[in-house]
Amino acid sequence: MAMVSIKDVAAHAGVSPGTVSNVLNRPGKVAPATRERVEAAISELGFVRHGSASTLRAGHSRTIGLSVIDIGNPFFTEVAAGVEDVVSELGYAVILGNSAGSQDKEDRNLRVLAEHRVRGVLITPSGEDPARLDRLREHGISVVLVDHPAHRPDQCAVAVDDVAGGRAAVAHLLSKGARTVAYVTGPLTIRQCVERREGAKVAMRAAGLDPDDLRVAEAATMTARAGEKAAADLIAEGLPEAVFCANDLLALGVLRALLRSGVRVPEEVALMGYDDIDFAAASTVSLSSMRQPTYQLGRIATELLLDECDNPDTHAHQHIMFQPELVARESTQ
Amino acid sequence: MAMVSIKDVAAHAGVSPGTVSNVLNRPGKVAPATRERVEAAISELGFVRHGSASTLRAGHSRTIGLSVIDIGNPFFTEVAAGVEDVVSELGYAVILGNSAGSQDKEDRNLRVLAEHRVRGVLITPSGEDPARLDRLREHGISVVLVDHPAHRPDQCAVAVDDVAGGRAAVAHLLSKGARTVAYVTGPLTIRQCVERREGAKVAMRAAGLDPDDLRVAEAATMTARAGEKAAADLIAEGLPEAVFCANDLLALGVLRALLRSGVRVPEEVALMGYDDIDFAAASTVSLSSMRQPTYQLGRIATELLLDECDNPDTHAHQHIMFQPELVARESTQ
DNA sequence: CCCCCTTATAGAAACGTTTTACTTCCGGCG
DNA sequence: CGCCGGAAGTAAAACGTTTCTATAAGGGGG
Repeated sequence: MAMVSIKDVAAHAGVSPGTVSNVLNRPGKVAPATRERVEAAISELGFVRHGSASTLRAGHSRTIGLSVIDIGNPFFTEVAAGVEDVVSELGYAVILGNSAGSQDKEDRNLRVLAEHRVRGVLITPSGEDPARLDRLREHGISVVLVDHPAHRPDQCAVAVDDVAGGRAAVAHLLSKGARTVAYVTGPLTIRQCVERREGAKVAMRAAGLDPDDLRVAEAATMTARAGEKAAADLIAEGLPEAVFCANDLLALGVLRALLRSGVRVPEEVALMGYDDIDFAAASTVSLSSMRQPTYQLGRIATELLLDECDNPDTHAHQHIMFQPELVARESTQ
Repeated sequence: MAMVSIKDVAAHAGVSPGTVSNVLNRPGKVAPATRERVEAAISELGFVRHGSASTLRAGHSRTIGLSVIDIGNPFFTEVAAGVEDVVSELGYAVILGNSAGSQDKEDRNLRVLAEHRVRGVLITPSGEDPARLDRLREHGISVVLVDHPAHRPDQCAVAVDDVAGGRAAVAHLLSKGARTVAYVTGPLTIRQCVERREGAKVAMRAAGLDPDDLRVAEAATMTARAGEKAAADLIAEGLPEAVFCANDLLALGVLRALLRSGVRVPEEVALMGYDDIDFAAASTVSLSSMRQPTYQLGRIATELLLDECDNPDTHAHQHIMFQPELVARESTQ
């Protein structure tokens, strides 16, 4: 409970508090001899700068917010790893928010971030309401969208083309001979789910099929458990020749349920996931999937955010769109 | 950039700033009519409390730190989910730190947490140096150990018995007929790795084998990739009849490498992981593992931490030790 | 030798909230 | 009828930094 403040350091080093602050923030501005004396005092007394006082006075914090849809999904974990790597060298802190797909929870998290006056926010939004993000911007908090295209021009966003991904995935399934395809998706409030479905329909149309024949099974969450349940429904209603899942977690659940019911994959049903998480390659029947530059998503978004915060004048907003990549494995042999 | 402060709210509602603060923090203390007027002003002006100012004056923040060894490991993700669930209802923020097994990085993260004057810290320490944590305590920051036994009596800790887990795992392998066992582990600076090894040796001794015959392969990280590499080494040096891995990520890597080399699991080599992450059940050959109450670990640790912060006088420090549970699957049939 | 300019440091105000001590107002009790 | 006590609200100080302005010291040129 020492609570040693900048004043104590100043007294101990025989300088003024202002000089200590300069040592901390603009070391170049202070004479080497003085600086050393101050630094000695700092470590002798075990001084740790009070971040809140600093934030209050300086008007900005050394903290960013990261709001994701599901921290249990390795996709977002890898994004977070990218964020962490960029941020930790700078002594920034990351406040993590998990919206769990709920807009209410996301709102609560954003409010917490606003109270903390974070420097900026990286967010994969749960829904399609840009207004809530604009509120943050009104408070002077920069926002960069992750895995989501920009809502507006004066905003950075790093995304992956989900329509193209959905199209490639289903085109691949169709190329393997499937004519009936089911799409197992998470909540259709989630943009990614909607766009991958649109991509799927594009592929069907291109193959001369009726896009409306795409059977859509909407799961409540994007988890393996929900995938199992969705697969049970599919089995009950009659299996299609191919199943495209909105992410790998769903796909792993579907795979488990199918195999448990004695359905052979890919012989009877071909299966595609999305995200290409590490575990996709390791599953019972290795899973074909759409690979995304996940870690890069986190890294680049963070770099854009920090640039926007540090150089508000010269910063050029960017809309980056990656293309996903098909990874074919056993589940679509 | 509105920056509406408590003063603006006070002026707008025709009260003093102190009263607004009371509405915010002790709503019972202010007359209903006044309260309503203030609340109206708050929402009309879009006021958001400045957390740093609050922290500075009040002397404590509404933030906790969470420091884990590897955010990419689903084990820790699930712990984090438990933490998040407890904390988010209270409007607390979680600052996430990923030590990636490096003590330096952990130190940096702890420093950031200290600067932020977090209310408390949940940590799965990377190494065995209690001093760094004592430094936090000197700053009035409570620390609860997660997945680690207490360093000292006046401290909360929530752990799982790793010696028992290692013993049970290897006993299970031996019960399936294996006589030669390899232990694929992460860095032996990590306590869990050491204790699971000790448990493994106990099991060997109990089975009448020489504990020193346990072949130990130490990987640099606890990831699937490192597991693949370790398996390659094992193959080169001659395979044991059973492999016990310090966690499921390593085990999945080992499994992948073995299968790719044409080694049959479990016929030629039996394999056990640890943690029972979701993906263990879904892997090519489903993975036997040691299940831990992961989500509960996070929940309970958080509850202990908050109790310690909120009721420093009545709080009773607890050392909770769970027992892991063997889950046998195909990899040890 | 003096003056001015540069550089280094000191001093003080300000950031937005919480909290303590104090005032005011009422109703009830002695 | 006066006083006391509680309720409701106010005013002002304080939290630990940062940053602005001003001052002091030192050095070089006239």
